[in-house]
Amino acid sequence: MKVISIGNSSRRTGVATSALRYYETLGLITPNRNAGGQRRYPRSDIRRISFIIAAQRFGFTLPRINELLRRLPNGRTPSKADWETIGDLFRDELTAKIHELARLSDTLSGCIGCGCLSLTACALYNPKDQAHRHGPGPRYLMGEPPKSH
Amino acid sequence: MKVISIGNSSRRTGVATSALRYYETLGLITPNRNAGGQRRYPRSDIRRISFIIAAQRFGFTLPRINELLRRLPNGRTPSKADWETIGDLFRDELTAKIHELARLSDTLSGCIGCGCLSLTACALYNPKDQAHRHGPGPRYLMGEPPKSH
DNA sequence: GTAAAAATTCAAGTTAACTTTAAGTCAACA
DNA sequence: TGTTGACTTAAAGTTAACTTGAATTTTTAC
Repeated sequence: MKVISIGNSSRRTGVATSALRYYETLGLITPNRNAGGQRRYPRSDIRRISFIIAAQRFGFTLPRINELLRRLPNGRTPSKADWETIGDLFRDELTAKIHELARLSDTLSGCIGCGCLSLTACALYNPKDQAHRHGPGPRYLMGEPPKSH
Repeated sequence: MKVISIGNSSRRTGVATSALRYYETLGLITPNRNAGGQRRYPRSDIRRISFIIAAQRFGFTLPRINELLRRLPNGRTPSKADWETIGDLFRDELTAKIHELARLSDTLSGCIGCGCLSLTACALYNPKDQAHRHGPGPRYLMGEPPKSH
């Protein structure tokens, strides 16, 4: 059993068949067809689909996920190293997101070191180090300067 | 300047006035009104809004964010400890999401320790420890057992 | 005091990411 | 060989999260 029908692909990934067809219209997956015109998914497509739902749960859009997946080789079944490259990109982007939000939070709340959202984001990124380190960088770019509270 | 107009709130947070009104219909924020019926946002609402956009960027829905925000005190301006409680919930849920996805990935790809998505998710959660530790737990719950690749 | 800028509500329109429906075709098995 | 279930396309419908537009009122600046 080397290729998989759309129904079985749906059952394995938990993604509805209608969603799999929709992903295909966006170019996220491009399954083969059998003699009767039915979709046949190679094993590597199952992994693509699980990557799609993973990235989606962290707020990545389908067009952005598509860009990430374009890094995978055409034709050839992706190797471990191929997936690691994508994984690195994914992780880097998520990390950047966390840092951007920590900075945004500092900026918007007009407050550094008060333990609110900034601390949350930094603790998420580096859960081992919850000590109150306050490095250099912009303190507030908009809004009012922090007051005591 | 203790309370802030909708236009200034929008400029400070980067969230459109139409979005702020929409959040209000969902109960995410409940600004006061002045004598003429215009919205006046207290300082603590600016922080609520920045929390909303932060959580959204990680794929949280507005109803879910609303549930988190309901933990903040009514009437009283939220304290540092209040925000820390919410921050902990936020971080815990994100961590749970990462773990669930790592498990889902292991399950769906029918593969553990191959360095693909599972490693990505775990590395994100604990970037300092990228060593290949493979703890106990379910190996595959659906799909086919892993093959050598 | 007046004009412009900013606010108000309500309803309808938009976009992403799908799902549903309709009308059929293909595949598996008794 | 029939019939049931899984599949096909194409088009229209749905939901979340907003945005836009219209008509009106309030606030700000001179």
